[in-house]
Amino acid sequence: MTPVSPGSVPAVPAAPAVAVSPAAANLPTLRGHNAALVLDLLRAAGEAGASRSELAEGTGLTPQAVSKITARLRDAGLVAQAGHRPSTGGKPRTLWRLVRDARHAVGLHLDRDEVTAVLVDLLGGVVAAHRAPFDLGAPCRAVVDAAAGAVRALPAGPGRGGRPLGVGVACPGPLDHRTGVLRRVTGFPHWDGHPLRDSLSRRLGLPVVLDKDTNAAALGLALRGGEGGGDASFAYLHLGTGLGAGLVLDGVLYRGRRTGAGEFGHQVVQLDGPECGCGDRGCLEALCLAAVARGDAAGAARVLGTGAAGLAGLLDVDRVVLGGRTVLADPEPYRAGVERELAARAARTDGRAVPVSVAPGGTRLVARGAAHLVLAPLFGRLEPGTRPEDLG
Amino acid sequence: MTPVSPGSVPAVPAAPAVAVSPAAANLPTLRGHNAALVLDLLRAAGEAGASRSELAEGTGLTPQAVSKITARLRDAGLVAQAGHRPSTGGKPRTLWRLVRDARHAVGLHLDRDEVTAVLVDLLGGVVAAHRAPFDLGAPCRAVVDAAAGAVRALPAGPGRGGRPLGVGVACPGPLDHRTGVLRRVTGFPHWDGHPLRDSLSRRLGLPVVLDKDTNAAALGLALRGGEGGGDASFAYLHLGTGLGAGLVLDGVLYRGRRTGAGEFGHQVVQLDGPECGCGDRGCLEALCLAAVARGDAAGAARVLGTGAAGLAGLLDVDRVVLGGRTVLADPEPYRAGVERELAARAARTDGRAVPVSVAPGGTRLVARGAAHLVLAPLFGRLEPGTRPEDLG
DNA sequence: CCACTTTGGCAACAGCGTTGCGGAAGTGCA
DNA sequence: TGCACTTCCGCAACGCTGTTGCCAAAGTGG
Repeated sequence: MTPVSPGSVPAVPAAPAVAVSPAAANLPTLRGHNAALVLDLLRAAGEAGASRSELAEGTGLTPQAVSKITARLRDAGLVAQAGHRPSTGGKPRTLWRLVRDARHAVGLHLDRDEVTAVLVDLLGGVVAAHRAPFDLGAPCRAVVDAAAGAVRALPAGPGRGGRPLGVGVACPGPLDHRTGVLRRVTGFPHWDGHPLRDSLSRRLGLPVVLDKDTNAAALGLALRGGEGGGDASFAYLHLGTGLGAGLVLDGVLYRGRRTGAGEFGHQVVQLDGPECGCGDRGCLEALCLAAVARGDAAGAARVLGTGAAGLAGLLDVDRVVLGGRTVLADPEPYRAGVERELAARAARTDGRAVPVSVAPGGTRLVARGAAHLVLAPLFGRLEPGTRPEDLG
Repeated sequence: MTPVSPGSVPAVPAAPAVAVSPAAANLPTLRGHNAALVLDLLRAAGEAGASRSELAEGTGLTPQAVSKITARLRDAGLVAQAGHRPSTGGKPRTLWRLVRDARHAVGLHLDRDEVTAVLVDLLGGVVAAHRAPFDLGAPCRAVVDAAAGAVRALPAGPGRGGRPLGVGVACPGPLDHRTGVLRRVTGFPHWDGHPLRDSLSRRLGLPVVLDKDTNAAALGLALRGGEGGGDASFAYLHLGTGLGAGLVLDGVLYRGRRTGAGEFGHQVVQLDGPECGCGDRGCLEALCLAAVARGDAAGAARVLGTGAAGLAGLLDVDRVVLGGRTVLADPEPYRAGVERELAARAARTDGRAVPVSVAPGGTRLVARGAAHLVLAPLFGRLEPGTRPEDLG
């Protein structure tokens, strides 16, 4: 809605005022929706580009409508022609592609002990990165300073991109994405109630979007070309200090009303089992971390796989993606163990086994995903934020 | 898309041809979307009605746009004026309400041992009902006959409603909603691969939509005025012959790609626990049904509550609704037991406890929900099917 | 009776995707 | 080399959307 006005008031994306459940649509909405569809197809096509008729086929728009839309996007500098396809007996198709550096976004991953900042272009490619030690347990003021410093350490975006569209911030939950306020971050109770999004937005003079690290990672995976990118629904399971999940359902990041969705680690898999830090007994996380602690990756994977199988049944996901420090340190036993449990479940229900993969992107996965919190709305893949209709 | 052409070819709702991910929008789409918004508000307002400015406020449309839309809907016979609100110092507001019997839909619940058919009006009210013994284990041909007979036993809709918009069919899973084909229904393997939707549609000469009983129930609850109706996300837990769930997430019925979502009973809550019919060990369903069998409702409720707490955390739902024959036979111990577990979880995470309620609607809940499979698209609450733009 | 408030329809309008059509730019055969 | 054919794609006219400006209608309150 509110256009990002460079160099003026820090334009925080308008939180949806009243929950006008599904919003009314008018002509600008329509235009923005279709433009986002076209942009999203071009994003998926990447450097290869796509032709007018392919875009028409993929969106359902008429070729003429695609022509008008691409012309507008060209005038806005977001797309450009990129050669032609070989002729098939007639005039060859003109290819269009996204202009990588037309816009940029910053992704910021605040982890417990380090901060990662990346500058990404429209295609999600990392243009610059910065990593530094960090202490999420320090006083809020110092942490906000350090976070802002990490963003400022990135070079100013080159070319027309200049000023980034905004900053996506990912950090451990619980937190409220809609208000941008942290809750009682596990281990660091002093964050409870701190409006991190607004603090950072004021400090940087840029729009800021806040979300959980697992959600950012899942969003990044949903927008990738490769594995996980083509799946309408998948679960990203993150095993590190704790055990959490990011859910993409029917192509949309699912957060739940209070950004609480994805609390995967505190499902009970062993009634009256060993006590967990949360106060319950027999939680997935407790069993899994205990196995990790005694070096039993296979055992941890079995427990993780049991939880994954339950989740796969409950949500009928197309894929399970594993990530987090513990998994990335030695992925194969986890992948194989979870795969075995999912295959066993498939055999019982005689359905196809849900495929498992290890998250690509390494230690930058979350930071890149955080940048997508800002970029995704351009492509109609996330509700609030900058839409194509704001860019003309 | 395809208008329902009364009295011609059985118009089965067009299955989305190619997965044109999010569909392109044009002016008719826009018009239909906004009309659905207005209809949905009027549906929620019920007999009380709503005024032009209230509709404008609720949808985000301008009052003038609402005027145009209500005029079109009036010409189509879907809405009518219903008095005025008291003046607040100016011209009093004109109230509009849905015309109850402008259209009707049939809901059909095929349970293992009985069939329930209901004829409902636009507001979801039951106009006529029919119930009969039934055997889902009989040969397919006989079952289709019996199902068609139950529909024909309903009186032809009065007034302009005349011919129903379509028939929503709910039955035990697994099945594929998109293709309308049953899979290996537990206990009745001979259904595997039977295109029940198309069989019934040909037999009745009406559009048919097929879904799982739990999904139909959840949809019906989502469209109710009362409890569960106002919640964006909730889980309906159904305890009867088995244990399943229907999920409404962010206001939308979530099915998963292969209509497999909601398999709630086969989550493991007791590693290496007692064997379950599915072949796994320690499933929620096995433990729960065992407790029920030995008359231990409190124990069953505790197990159910453990599963509900896990689900509430994973999906951050706003409410849990309990239903199914076992629960309805004696609701209180189940409600109280599940509530206790959810309260315990809330205390651990210091959040608010997720409220629990028992499904209203009694033995017709599923059949009414099935009718909503046909009605919901009119109100923009379910994707395919008859949209307002087909009615003018 | 009159000033004021509030509702809501009429008419003009900008802008969306659609349709009809024709020129541009290739291929392939004579 | 020339010509018929195929395919792509932009111009122009069009129908229809929600929006805006305006004014009549229908109440209240002094």
